[in-house]
Amino acid sequence: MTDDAIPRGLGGEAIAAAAREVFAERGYHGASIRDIAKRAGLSLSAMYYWHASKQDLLAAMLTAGHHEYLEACTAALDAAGPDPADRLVALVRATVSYRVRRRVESLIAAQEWRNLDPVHAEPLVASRQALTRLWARIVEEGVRAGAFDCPHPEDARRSIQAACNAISQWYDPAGDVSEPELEQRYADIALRIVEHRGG
Amino acid sequence: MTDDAIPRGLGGEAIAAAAREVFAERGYHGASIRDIAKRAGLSLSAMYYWHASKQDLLAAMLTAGHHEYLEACTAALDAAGPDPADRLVALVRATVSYRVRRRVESLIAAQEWRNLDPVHAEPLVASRQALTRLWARIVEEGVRAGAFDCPHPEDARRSIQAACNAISQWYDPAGDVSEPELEQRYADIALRIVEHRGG
Amino acid sequence: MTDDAIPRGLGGEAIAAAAREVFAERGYHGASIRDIAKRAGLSLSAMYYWHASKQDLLAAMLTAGHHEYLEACTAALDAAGPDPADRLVALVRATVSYRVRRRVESLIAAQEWRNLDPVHAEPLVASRQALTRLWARIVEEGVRAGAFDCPHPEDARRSIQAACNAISQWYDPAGDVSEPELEQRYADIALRIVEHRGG
Amino acid sequence: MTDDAIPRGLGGEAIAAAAREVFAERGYHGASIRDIAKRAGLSLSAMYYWHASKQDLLAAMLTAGHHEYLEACTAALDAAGPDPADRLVALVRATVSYRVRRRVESLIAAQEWRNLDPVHAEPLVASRQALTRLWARIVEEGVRAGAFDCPHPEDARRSIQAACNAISQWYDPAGDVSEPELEQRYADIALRIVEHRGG
DNA sequence: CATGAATGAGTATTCATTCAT
DNA sequence: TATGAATGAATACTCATTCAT
Repeated sequence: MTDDAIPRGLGGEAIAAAAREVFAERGYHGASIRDIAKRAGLSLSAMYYWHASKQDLLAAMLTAGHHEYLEACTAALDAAGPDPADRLVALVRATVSYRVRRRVESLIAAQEWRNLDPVHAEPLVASRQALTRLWARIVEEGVRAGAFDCPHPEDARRSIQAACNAISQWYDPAGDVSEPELEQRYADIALRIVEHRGG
Repeated sequence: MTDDAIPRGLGGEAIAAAAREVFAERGYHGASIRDIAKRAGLSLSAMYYWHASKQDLLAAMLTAGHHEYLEACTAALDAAGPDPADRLVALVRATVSYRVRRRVESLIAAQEWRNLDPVHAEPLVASRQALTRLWARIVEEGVRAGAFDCPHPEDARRSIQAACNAISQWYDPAGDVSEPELEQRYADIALRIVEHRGG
Repeated sequence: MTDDAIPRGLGGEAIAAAAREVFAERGYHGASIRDIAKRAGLSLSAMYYWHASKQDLLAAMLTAGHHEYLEACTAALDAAGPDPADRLVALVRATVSYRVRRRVESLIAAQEWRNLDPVHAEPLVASRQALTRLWARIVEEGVRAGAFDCPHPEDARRSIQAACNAISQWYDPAGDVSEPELEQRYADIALRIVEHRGG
Repeated sequence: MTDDAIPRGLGGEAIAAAAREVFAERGYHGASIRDIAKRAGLSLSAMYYWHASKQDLLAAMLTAGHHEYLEACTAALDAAGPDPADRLVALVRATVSYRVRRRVESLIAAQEWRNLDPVHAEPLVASRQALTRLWARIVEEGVRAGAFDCPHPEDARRSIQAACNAISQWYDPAGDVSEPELEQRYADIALRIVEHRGG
């Protein structure tokens, strides 16, 4: 009945959309399942057909979002060559793109992560750590290869990720910066942070 | 021979400390006033002697924290000379220092800000925006003076702040990076982000 | 072989009956929703399925009672002819009858009216005032027609209504005065108050 | 420390006045001792110097009011001669006068009587019943003496009292009916209710 | 006479969840 | 698939009252 991913079907989609909105507006604890059901145009009990619990609903959202981001990252890396700078830029672009495209999900993921109970969180935590190690390895390789002049790779990596992640907090889709332009800007910032010696 | 009862008249501080802990652990909505009172070693109603509401408690915390940070920033700027790079570094150091010294308050401020109702939030929002403009002006002046080679000052500023603010999420006081060393590292990162042409 | 559990779906009526009793015994503020739920044999939260709030519960009671009384009055007037004395007697009889039949509701209406918040009270106030004007018009017409010798019609009207309304305060259903007899007595009193010149 | 009557002295008077207002506005249960203290301009604890409990405060008010009314009634009867009509009129005038002069206290007495716990209520109940018997005896004597043509003396008495008591519900001190005029009107109404055969 | 600080029981209300249909 | 009805535990908050000073 409940699955890791958000279930497809009319009710399921409506619930997913409503949950996204309400979690974003009020946070996990501030959101009530009644509000979500009302927003979705369904009865309270219908919710429980699609999701076993409020936790399950949150977990489904975070899992779906995480997997989408993960795929975007691996696709970007597959398309990039072996050059560390290219690979770092690929990750930055994928991240910026996701933070812009999935602004709301990104904010929820950033804020409500800690409200996942261990059972639901565990599979995500592992995957997330793997992703972090991937970022770290790319920076380290760039340093080792002499492409980056970076005394503290771990802080550089953290700074780059923080800058990219923050985008969903302030980005205004109606603003005048296009998404590709934004990718370019943050790619440049990332390369400056690692002090890339461009060829 | 310490006494675990709260001495009469000191309830206010016990509550503030307890609230800090519990808000940090569970978030504003996840924290119950009962929990906070219990942690403070006081009765539920003692809470309401010191604070008119849960909102008021949160507002008091955020306000106190904000003012402390604000003062640290202005003190740092007063001590710095007129050079834009010096001023930017002063702000970065003050921020890193505060994020490390007041890790918990910083996390709460970052996460629970939105749970402040407008009445309590308004005075803080104004002060916060002023601070942001201060950061922005420093970066812009550096660019105008030719000290920073920075095509997108606004994104640079946002990246620097995001990197500094993220510190409270991962910093481990028991780790092996000293606070002054961390200040130095993030000052360097900031100067790289704005592409400072050092002397 | 009666079952003391409330059958599913009939909770609304059980609550209404319990509320009537408890409001009557302790007054609106003195009555706790817990008491009402317990008396109804339902859980506290079942109350909130049927009524949005304690206010709503009170408003529902007062509204239902008011409408029943209103209908009794209009029916009585429709049955009465055009003669002012007949019409006054019709209103008195309808009122006495209602005060006896719905003793408890009458007491609650008299005492708890002011505890209705404006939102709930407004629709009732209008209807109530219309009813008062109806009483007033009948007395005035009797005076104008020379049927009543009544120097201060407004005070007469108030006295009659006060006398009738007070019945629910002292009437004992187990006493030895029948309801029709009581109607007759108060009709006579009313006619004396307006100094009716019988034909 | 607490006495039957409202204590004299600055604090005591302020509390009595504040209690009168707040009880009138919100009813006994709806009024909080905090509100009363605030309105009186005193601290919460000062209240407890003057009155042992909220009950005591209510009891003091009701007792004081009752005694004042009682004295007005006996004074009026003493001044009246032996004629039943004169005596009835004396009681009506005393009652109307009191209901107008002490409008607020009258309303509180009418509504909050039942919130007195038995311990505080008992002495008042006895005195109150004596007063009711006094009214009843006067009407009965009038009937026996042939001065009143009154088939149901008990209902007549109840109607007269109800009419008089209701005055405090609608009387507007700023209105255009003077108090003596009102006394006259209700004396007339009372005499009509008992069908007095005037000389 | 009066206060500031504290309490424990109680308030209305909301919550996630379940059950019978 | 979906619902209307119900629940029990929890929530923020208020209450009358007390105590040390």
